[in-house]
Amino acid sequence: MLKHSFSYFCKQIAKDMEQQFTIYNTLTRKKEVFVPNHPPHVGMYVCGPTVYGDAHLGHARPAITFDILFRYLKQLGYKVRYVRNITDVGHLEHDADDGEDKIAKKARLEQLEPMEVVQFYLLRYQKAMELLNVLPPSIEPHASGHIIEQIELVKQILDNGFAYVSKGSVYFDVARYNKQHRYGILSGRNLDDVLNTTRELDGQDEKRDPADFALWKNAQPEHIMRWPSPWGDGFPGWHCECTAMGKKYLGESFDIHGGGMDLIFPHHECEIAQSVASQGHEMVRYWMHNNMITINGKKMGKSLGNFITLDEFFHGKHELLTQAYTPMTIRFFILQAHYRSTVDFSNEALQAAEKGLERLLEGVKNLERLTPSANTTGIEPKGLREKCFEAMNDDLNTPIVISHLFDATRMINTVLDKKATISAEDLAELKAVFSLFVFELLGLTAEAENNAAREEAYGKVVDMLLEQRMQAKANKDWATSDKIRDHLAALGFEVKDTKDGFTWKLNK
RNA sequence: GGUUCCUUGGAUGAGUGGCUUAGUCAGCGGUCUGCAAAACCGUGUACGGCGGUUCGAAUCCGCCAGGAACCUCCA
Repeated sequence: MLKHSFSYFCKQIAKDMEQQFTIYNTLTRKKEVFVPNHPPHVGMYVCGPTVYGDAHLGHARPAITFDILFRYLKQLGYKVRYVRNITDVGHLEHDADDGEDKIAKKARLEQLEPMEVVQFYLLRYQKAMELLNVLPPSIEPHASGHIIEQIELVKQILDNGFAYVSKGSVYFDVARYNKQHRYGILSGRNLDDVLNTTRELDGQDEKRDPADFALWKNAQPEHIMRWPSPWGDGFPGWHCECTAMGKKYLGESFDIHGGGMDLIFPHHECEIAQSVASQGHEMVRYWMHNNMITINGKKMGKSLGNFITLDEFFHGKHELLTQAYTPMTIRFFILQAHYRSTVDFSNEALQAAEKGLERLLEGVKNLERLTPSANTTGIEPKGLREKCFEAMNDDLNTPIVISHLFDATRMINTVLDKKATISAEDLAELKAVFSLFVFELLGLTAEAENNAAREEAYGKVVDMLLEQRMQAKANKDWATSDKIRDHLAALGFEVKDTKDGFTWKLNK
């Protein structure tokens, strides 16, 4: 009896634990209960895009993943400051030392001001995010707008002895840092491995050690993006912006830092090193990383050139696409997999997501058509809210949330078929849970119909009516013929008979 | 070569020691329907291979096979 009670007790504890919000921390490689630094405030920082090209499906993943986190934290009652940066300087091609700035390169190729490139692609990115119903972050800081803060960061690291100046550039002294701290704590690398596997690259002569990374880069005379600094004209290293802007807007220690898994090394590893070297301690408490979207099993990305842009998805304009997919289909597709799993793109998978979403949204519509009965029979709608929260609390398990919503959809349809009944109370709860999870937390929207497709379909209906009128005329059924024409005319359609058929237009 | 992971039914994709069936798409059978569609009901006996731990493993450990990400910019 005692034993039974004890195990029951343990199970209760375990159950209570499940009710807390847990997230997977890349730093500890474990799910941890989320406890904010300064409740009710939560600070989260997510690596945003480098705006030199159109966003592709891969970019939608972190945006949607952390949008869910943002929405959920707010739902839990936190006041969230969500910072997602815009990288518009400092992100080099090829390697961190000798490559060309991505923005500057695009500007040179297209004969534009760098800021023209930034503005153009930033607006397109924001438009795509809006279509995906990704909420705008609290702050979207530009790296180029925070040069002073980045210079300050570099100065602090220099003052603390973890960096050195070389030919107008400043490099982080990884070996020196690694004596006191651990470089590789996030990615699981140790410095010897990094040294053995770092490629021999051009421009390494400025560095004492191949593993060192640039904090500030000296600008060659032809460089157009340049700022004055204590070390001469130049521009900041890529890793600086996140450390500098994270600190500026979220403080020396903040709760969550997110981004794609491919950023763990070197980007986030370097951020940690910069934080520790500048302020003596880590800045971030929970590191969260979304997995990649793959295509034929390989990561979809710029380097492989195997990406499909979001615009191409929305319009079906890509050789690999058999049709267009709405933004909500894309969102639903991504949410049907857990954010830490890879998800493989295919038309089949997207079509399955499209149908599934349709089914779910149809369920939501049907919810409004239900009439409550005296009591609930034949279905078990109780506990849906708890189950959905439990799934969200388990490291944002959206696929499980969705499966619960599908279970509820089946109940709705069963009641609609009059094979079960639902009480007013249960119906109200069901509506509340659907509204909360489908729309507010998962951020799905009942799709605005594609206008062009709709117009075309409506036009064909008019054609069909006029074909019938032709048939009636052929039969000398003038009553039917005139009826069709008069009704169309009343709706604003001007119908003209021609020698061998008809034309019509809508007078507005 | 190093680091970190993954391998689940026709497709996709949850699940980390028993309670449990994930869910979605496709298929098949049925109910309903003038026909169809939708919906609902039923149906698949899946966990890469081999060995080990255990009363019990898809779930833990080892080995093998295959694959991925990162180690250069990538979400």
